[in-house]
Amino acid sequence: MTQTKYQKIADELREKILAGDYPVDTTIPPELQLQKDYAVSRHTVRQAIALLVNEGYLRREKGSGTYVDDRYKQAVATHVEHKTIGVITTYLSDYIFPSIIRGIEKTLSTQGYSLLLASTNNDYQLEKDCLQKMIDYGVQGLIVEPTKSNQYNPNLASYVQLKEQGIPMVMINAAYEELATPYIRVDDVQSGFLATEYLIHHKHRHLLFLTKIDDLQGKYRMKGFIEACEKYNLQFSPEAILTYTTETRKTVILQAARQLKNDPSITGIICYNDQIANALMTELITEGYQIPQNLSIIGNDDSALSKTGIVKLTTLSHPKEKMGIDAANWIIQTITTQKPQDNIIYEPQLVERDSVRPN
Amino acid sequence: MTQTKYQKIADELREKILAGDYPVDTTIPPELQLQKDYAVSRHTVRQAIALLVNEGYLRREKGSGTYVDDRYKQAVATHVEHKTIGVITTYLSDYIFPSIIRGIEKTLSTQGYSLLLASTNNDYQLEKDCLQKMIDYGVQGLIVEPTKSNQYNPNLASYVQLKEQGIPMVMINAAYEELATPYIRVDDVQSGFLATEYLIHHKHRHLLFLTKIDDLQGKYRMKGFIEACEKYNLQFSPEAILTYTTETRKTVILQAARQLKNDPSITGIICYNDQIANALMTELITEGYQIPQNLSIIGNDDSALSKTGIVKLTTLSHPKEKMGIDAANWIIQTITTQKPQDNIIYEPQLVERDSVRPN
DNA sequence: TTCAATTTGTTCGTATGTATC
DNA sequence: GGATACATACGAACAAATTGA
Repeated sequence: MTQTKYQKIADELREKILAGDYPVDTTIPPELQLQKDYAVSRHTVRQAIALLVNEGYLRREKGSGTYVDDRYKQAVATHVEHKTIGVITTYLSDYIFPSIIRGIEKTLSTQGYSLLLASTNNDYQLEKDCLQKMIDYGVQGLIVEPTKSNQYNPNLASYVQLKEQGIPMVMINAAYEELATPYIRVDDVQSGFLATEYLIHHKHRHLLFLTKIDDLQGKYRMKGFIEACEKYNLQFSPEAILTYTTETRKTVILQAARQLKNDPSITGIICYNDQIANALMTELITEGYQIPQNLSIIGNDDSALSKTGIVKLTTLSHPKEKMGIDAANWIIQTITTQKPQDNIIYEPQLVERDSVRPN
Repeated sequence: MTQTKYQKIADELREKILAGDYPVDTTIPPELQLQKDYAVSRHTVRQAIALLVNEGYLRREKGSGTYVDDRYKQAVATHVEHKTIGVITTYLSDYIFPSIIRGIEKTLSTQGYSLLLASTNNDYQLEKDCLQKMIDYGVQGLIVEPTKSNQYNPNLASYVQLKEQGIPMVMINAAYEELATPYIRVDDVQSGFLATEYLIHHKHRHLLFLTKIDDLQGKYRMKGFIEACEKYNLQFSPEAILTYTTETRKTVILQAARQLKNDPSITGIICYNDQIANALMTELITEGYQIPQNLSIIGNDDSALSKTGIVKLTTLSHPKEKMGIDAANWIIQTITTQKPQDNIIYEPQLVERDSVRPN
């Protein structure tokens, strides 16, 4: 109601343009004419036109006239909010990641979102680059699998920047303990516990625990191992826990084989995941061990790898695709409601196959 | 040199803002002051300010003053060309696709490009949506695995639009014959030929060929099958070729089993790919067939599936990750040189495993 | 709370310059 | 060249919002 004259004139002209009264690339009446039509000063007419020029409806040509333009369409087009979610994982094509990504993609695309994908190869520098790219891009949300979650992460600044810009983020599989970020993950303490308990129930008293220590999953699974040992009054020596990192995952296999030779009383091995379990099993079989007859192995994540080896691995479940679906829905919900959803923790289940000697 | 007064004033003010003389969120001198400073009319001052407001350097507040703003930075930021490549595949997490995508992602990210990912689930409508999203997004290039490449594609209009907008595109695995688009693919005629020839060399005279017919790979592989039969003077009945589509891939297994019962002379089966070969093999083994003792099967694509079954599949090689790397480099090269690169055709090789009876 | 000074916003009027057709 | 149309520039008045005494 408190409309000014020039706004009113601009509105009327805009209406006429949109209605098609003034087609694109034709002139509108000259300033003098409009001045008379609306009974205002020339300056007012010019202000109205300036507004429409700015909005992209008109284009002035000195000496010629004021033409109808359609730049406003472009302006609208580029202003369309690209509904894009960034996804950063450590790896892409290996192991359980394709399933997770599939779940994310499926869910996002049915809700009209796009997926911007990057992987860090478990390398800090790459993680930083990925994050920066995502921020620059203007993604509406981020799903991140943290790189080396158990080590001090030099990219915390980038994560803080995300938070400050109000870009929702959820972490999957693990979460940096230094940051209070929402997460969606498996209860890894429980999975370590269940694996250990299962072996104990299968009469194993001397165990070897092989875990990755640069991410939190490995640390939590180890915690579960220790809890189970305590509950069942199992004593274990420091040598019973072998740790490795992304960089040393190849040598740890030989280390484990040596440890088995040194201590023949060991009859059960709990592995960080199916990948290392599979690699270890292959090595041990070539060295003459019989699995599960004289050695039991248990993996984790119920990946395709647990079914490909010579002996099918007993392992623990991982939601995989469901985790992807949940993560995508979490982000979409958080974007639409503007408040972070609850964390999700999955309880792992034992998947019995052939790598543990039956009772 | 033909600078107007208001432009000159605007330039000076902009300089001072950029130099830090007027920090962000502080006021610049009021109009009256500037009027005196520059010895011009208020109107001229206002024009200069209007210009800078438009550019995002200033922000006016009625009754308060004109403040320095930094919206111009955003304008620059959103104008940064996001180097993004769109990737559309039929499937994401299955089969050989994770490896292809990994190759693409790895290559793109080292060259500073981002990857926008979508999958069509081999569905036209989804393909259309994906394409439109990519176009709207303003990707710099596209890598597409065509959906149902052997059928008339209702989305050709979208592909033509891409071409008109000068967005480089390369197709992988197959290419729509109606469109003269560049492609990177395996020589599928040759792979069909090699598979057939291999069985013939292994004394198989009665063959069954099981192929997917909604994409071109299936058609080409069938062509290779026919060529091999002709070369070695093998007669085959129309029943020797069983075709299926994405929708009928489950029933075709039973169809093939029936066909084997009807014609016990068949001793060799050539499958479209490892996926169908694996499914068929599992079914036939449960029905009592012995592979390779009384039945030989050959797959295609050298996927992980060829190594997971009870019997390891003899198959044909597929570049997978290398295809992804090549596709990414193709697109980057085409973007930088502004002219489409050459097509790439890979020659498949036989990968001998255990599913064909040795001579 | 009120009020006056300050500052930007709107609108009028007028004159001259310059590009296009 | 002349008519037309937009561009620049000056001057003046009042309105509306903000700020601080």
